Formats: sequence, structure tokens, C-alpha cells
Amino acid sequence: MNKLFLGDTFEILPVLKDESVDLIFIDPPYFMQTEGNLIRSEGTFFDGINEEWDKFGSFEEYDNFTIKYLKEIKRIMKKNASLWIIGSFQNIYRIGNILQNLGFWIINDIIWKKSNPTPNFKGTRFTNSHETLLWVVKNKNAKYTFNYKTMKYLNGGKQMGSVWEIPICAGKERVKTNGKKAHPSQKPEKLLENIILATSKPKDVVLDPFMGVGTTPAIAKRLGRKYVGIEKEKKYFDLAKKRVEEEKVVENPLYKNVLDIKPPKVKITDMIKKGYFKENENFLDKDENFIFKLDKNGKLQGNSIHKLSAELQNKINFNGWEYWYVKRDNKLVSINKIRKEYWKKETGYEHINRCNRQYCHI
Amino acid sequence: MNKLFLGDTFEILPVLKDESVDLIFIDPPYFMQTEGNLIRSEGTFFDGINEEWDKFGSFEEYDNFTIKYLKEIKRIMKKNASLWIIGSFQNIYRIGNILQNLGFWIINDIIWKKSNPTPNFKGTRFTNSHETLLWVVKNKNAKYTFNYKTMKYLNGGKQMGSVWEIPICAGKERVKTNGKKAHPSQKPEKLLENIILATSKPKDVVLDPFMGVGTTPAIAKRLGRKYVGIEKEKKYFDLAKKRVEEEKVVENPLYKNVLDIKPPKVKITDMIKKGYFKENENFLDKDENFIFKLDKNGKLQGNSIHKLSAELQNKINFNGWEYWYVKRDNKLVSINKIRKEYWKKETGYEHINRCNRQYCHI
DNA sequence: GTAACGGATGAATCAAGAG
DNA sequence: TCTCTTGATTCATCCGTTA
Repeated sequence: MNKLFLGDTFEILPVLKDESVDLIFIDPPYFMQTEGNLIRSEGTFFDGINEEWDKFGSFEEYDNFTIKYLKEIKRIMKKNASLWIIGSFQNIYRIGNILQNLGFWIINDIIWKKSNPTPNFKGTRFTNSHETLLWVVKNKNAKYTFNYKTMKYLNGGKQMGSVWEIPICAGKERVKTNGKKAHPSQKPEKLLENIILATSKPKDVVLDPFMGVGTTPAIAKRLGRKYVGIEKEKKYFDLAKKRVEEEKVVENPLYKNVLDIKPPKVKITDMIKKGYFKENENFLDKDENFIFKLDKNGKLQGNSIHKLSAELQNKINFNGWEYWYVKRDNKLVSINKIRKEYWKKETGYEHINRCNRQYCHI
Repeated sequence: MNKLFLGDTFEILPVLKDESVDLIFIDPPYFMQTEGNLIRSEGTFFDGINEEWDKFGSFEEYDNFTIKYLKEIKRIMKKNASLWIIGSFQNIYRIGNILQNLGFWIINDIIWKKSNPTPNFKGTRFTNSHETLLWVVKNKNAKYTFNYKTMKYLNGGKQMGSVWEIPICAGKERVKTNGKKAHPSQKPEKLLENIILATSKPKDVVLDPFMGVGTTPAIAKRLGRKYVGIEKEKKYFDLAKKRVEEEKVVENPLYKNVLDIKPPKVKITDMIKKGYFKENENFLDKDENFIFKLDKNGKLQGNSIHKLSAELQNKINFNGWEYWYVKRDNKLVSINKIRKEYWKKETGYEHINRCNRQYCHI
């Protein structure tokens, strides 16, 4: 289901089916309230936003516009889908309030810190050097996708935080017509990469109802996701269509979420049945201080491997797979290693060493 | 008018006069719902603690609480006063929306990026590593105080942006009772220093209606401002009172806004009257390409010095004081240098070399 | 070729005070 | 409240041109 629509969002959205989309990115008009021209000190005009599509009569009008599309969006979202909306101080407090009123549940507000913002020419306030993104789900109980390990890896082995420093969209990345910017507010690819990698799975459907020059569908395609885009203005639509067609799918295990694919849970009794362990086999700790016999229910003296390993170490809980060993050819072998063999042969799951510690890379 | 009140904010605020305060900082108490009632949550307001916030009823109650104090605050604010409110994603979108609905005008939203945030142990979302501050004024036309040069100086010579990286309040700065932190959400002093230095003048009155352990009045005192603080809980009030009493006023020219005192505007006709320029004197550009005679109205061929200098450079506007020169002892002398002499001798204003260009430090 | 230089530009609620 | 005068004000980056 890859599709780009030319037309008004409010006419296209009703065509989309209930609960059909996994991830949505919305970059709505910001309702900038500027008057006149802003002149730089060198005496040239600043080319800001002065577009018909950003003009609203009042907060009420803007709110109604927002409520109208968000209601449609909520209908289209799958039960556990994620929605991201970007804005700045002019509009984000309207949007956040409406999202909460409509029952959406905020997971994070993310700050896009611009490393090279437009300066404040007149020295009248702090340089506006960030935009805000809201990541929300349909309701409090949604089991949303969050590829924690992938993002930690991308962040150099540390948990990714709520402030992302990314340059503004410029240079080769910026779509141009006749050498001038085609769209006044094209978003950087890195922003969409983060969003799509963090909160979707391969082949998920990604929707952008105000796609502009098509950053969202282009990056979705690159990362192996499906895409739906909607754009009203033909000049933007044509550029987006061409851009998405020329975008290549990039093959990268990271984009297939290998770091975040959960391994299948394994019952020791199944491993006994398949011959990976024997009934009454001895389980030992690394230093061979303790020896317990494995019973046919996969327990050690009636305890789970986890609970017993925790008790022996005076801890509240512990992962028994990393504590117990068995003897093979008279040598100690970790039961975790045997589980990896089981995963590979019996479930097809290929174990990848994953990053669990600070500064640890794959 | 330095005063700390022990009592409920909603009982104390009505005592304060209309248009009597220059700067307000609000760190509103967070509430959580238990058995249908909102109670103060002591600031520990993230994950787990806010389980009840999906009920719209609690939003409504929180909104009403917010509207109630903001209306009082607006009454107390001077015409050109500034108001700052801090919050996080659970409440800031309620507050921002209400501020706009009440006619407040947003100047900036500021991100306090915590350089040492509490990690997210569950790995279910991005680590929440920031809080949001809203800087608003009473209405769109307010002539607010913004000490641009002071903040630029504090930021190493470059204009300060909307993302501030500041550590969380810890160490000696943290108020403690019996070795344990006295208040759950004490704000760092640096945050209040920035706010007070940026948006108030010496001797301005700074109000904090939920002062907690008194960070706002303490920093206001340190920086040579007046303060009013309100706190309901006696244990916090007592700590705040002691803290403010022990705080010392720091003498620093920077805190007296010397960098942001505006020079008096000067009429060229006055400078002619006082003999700094002569009628019919030649005004030249730096390269002596152009020569114009100064008429008795302070014009050059009927144009202002600014307008003509802009036209000659094919610009929309320009500061003529930095363009024109006169001959003194057969040498070119900038008219800006002569203005500085005029300022010093005729108005008492001592010019301080201020930073006007990129990479230029004071 | 390569380094140095200079122009262009980006979601912007962008002036203040006297008369 | 409106008009007019005075005069204050930018940073990081990309890209094309010059040395």
C-alpha cells in the first residue's frame, strides 16, 4: 500500500480505512502571526513564511482545523499506532491541549534543537532555536512500538534523550526549484529517520497527511516501510512524487529492527523434550560451588532457575540463563549458550549480541 | 517591598495591588487524582505517579486551578511585566493553551535541557531530559524588558538561544533537612539567574506565588531585585525565610544592566546648536567618494543621515552614525565618535563599547 | 588542485520613543 | 492612537568565485 495522493487532506483522509495505519507524522501549518517584512541588518529581506495555507483568523479557527484532522487521524490509526506532530510555540500548545482532550496519551515531547537556527536579527528575544515534537498514542493502554535498543545504538550506546540536536534542512538535501527552496519549511531527513526507526517496524504503513515535498514517504521508503502521503498543492506534490520514485531502499540490518526483535521465550521442559537437557542432569554455577538436579518440570528443587540463582546470590531477582552451567565432555557450558543453539535450530531466531551497557557497541 | 507570605496563594494574591509587579516566576504544584480529589503530589510527577491523568475530569480540574491563579496574576502584573511558567509534558500544554486563551502573548518557550537527567530505567520511551518554560507578557503590545546584551555577554558573545543546558539542582545548592532534600522539585539557581537577569531591571519587584524553599526570592535578592514570595506549607516557608535572610546581595555591574542601558537619542540639530557640527559642514563617507553639506535642519540634501547612507549603499536602511565622517584638523573623524563626546559632556551618558558584530566580544 | 574569501540564507509571532 | 524620527541589529553553514 504505497500511495501518494494529490488533494485536500480533508477529502482524502475519509477514504482511508479504520485502523489501517501504524505511524503518522504531521507537520501542520504553524499559524505564524507575523506582520510586514523583516529586514536584515545588511538591508535585505528575510524570506520567511508568507503562505496562504498558514493564514487563520483566530485561535478558534486554528483549533477547529486541528480537531478536524486529528479526529480523522485517530480513526485511521491502528490500535497501537504512534502519532507524531511537530510545531513551535505559536501552535504546539494548541495541539498538545487538543491531543489530550481527544484522549491521546503523550509518551514524550521531543525537542528538536537546531544546531544552526536562524538568528534573531533585531535582538528582541532569545533566538528561537528549537521546535517541539509530540509523540502520542491513541490511549493510555496502547502497546506502542519503541525500538529502544536501536535508538540506544544510534546514540552511541547511551539511552536517547528527549532533546535531539539536528541541523536545519539545507544543502543537497533541500529540494529546490530554479535554485531556490521549493518549500518554506522542509524538515531534515535525520528527524524523520529517528521517528520512523524509533516507533515503527519494517513494512509498517507510515502516513503523512501534509507531506509537502515528501520527506516522510521518501525516508519511509528508504527504511523499508510502506508509505501514504497527501498533498494539496500540485507544485509540492509533483516534487514529492519524483523524489520518492528516485529514493532507493537501503538494506541495513538496523532498519529491520534486529536489535529490538524479542527472542521467543523458551520453556526448559521443551528443551528437555528435544534433548537439549536431560532429566536429572546437574546444573552448576560457574565456580561449581553449587550442584542441583534438573527435574522433569524444569525446576531445581522446585524452584525456577531464575529464583534459585537469585537466592544463592542474595538478590531479589536474576536471569538464571546467565548463572547456570552444565557439563558437556566434562567441560562447563553455559545453559544460555545451549539456549542460543535451541533458538537457532528450533525457532529460526538468530541471536545477535545486543547492547546492554553504556559505551557498548554491537 | 520585600515580603515573604506564609499562606495559601489564593488568599494572599488578592491582597496584592493591581499592576504592582514587574516579573513573576511560577513553578506550579502538580496534582494527582485520588478518589476523585486532586491533591498536591510534592512534585514527583513523572511516569508511574501520574496514572490518573488519562481521566479528562482531572484535566478540567487542573485547568480551572490554572485559570484561577493566572487571572489574579494578570491583574497584579504591571503593563509591561513578564511572566515565566515552568512545566513538563503532563501540564505545560494545558498551561500554554490557557495563557493564550487569556490573551497572554508568548515571547519564547525555553527548554531547560538537564545535563544530568534521571535515566529512564524501563526503556519504554526516550529519557525525559528537559523541562519547558514559557515566557509571556500581558498582551501583544507590551513593551517588555529584555536585556539582550547582558545575555549575549553571559553566553560568550553570541546571542542566547531558547535551549539552556543547566544541571539539575544538587550539591551545596540543594536545601536539606536532616541531610535529605527538603523539597522534591527545587529548581537550579542558574535557571532563576537567567530569567531575572534577562527580563527585569534592578529594583524591579519579582513575585513567586509558589516559592517552595525560596529559590526565586533568594536569587532576586542576590541580583539586586525586590521580591515577594508566597508559600503555604510552613516547613518550606521557614526554610525559604532563613535562606533569603542569609543570601547576600552581590555587587556586579552586570546585574545593574549596564550593558543594556539605552543611550539617549540625539538630534543633529541639537549638536549643531551646541557647536559639535557646523551648518554647511561637509559630511563624507569613509573613502571620500561622496561629499554632502549639512543643512541647518540636520539633513543632507533634504535626507536624513540614515536614509542617504542607505541609498548610497543600495540598502533599505542603515545607521548613518556609522557611515559619515567630517574633517577635523584635515583628518577624517567619525560622526559617531563626535556623538560619543556629545553624550558624555551634554547628557552624562557614558558610552560602553558594546558588541555589535559576529564573533566580536566586549 | 586547493585554500581562502565572500555572498546567500533559514517556520520569525523581530523597535522605541517623541509629538 | 497614529505618525514620524531616530537609529539598532545575526549565526552556522553551504556554495560559488577568487587567489
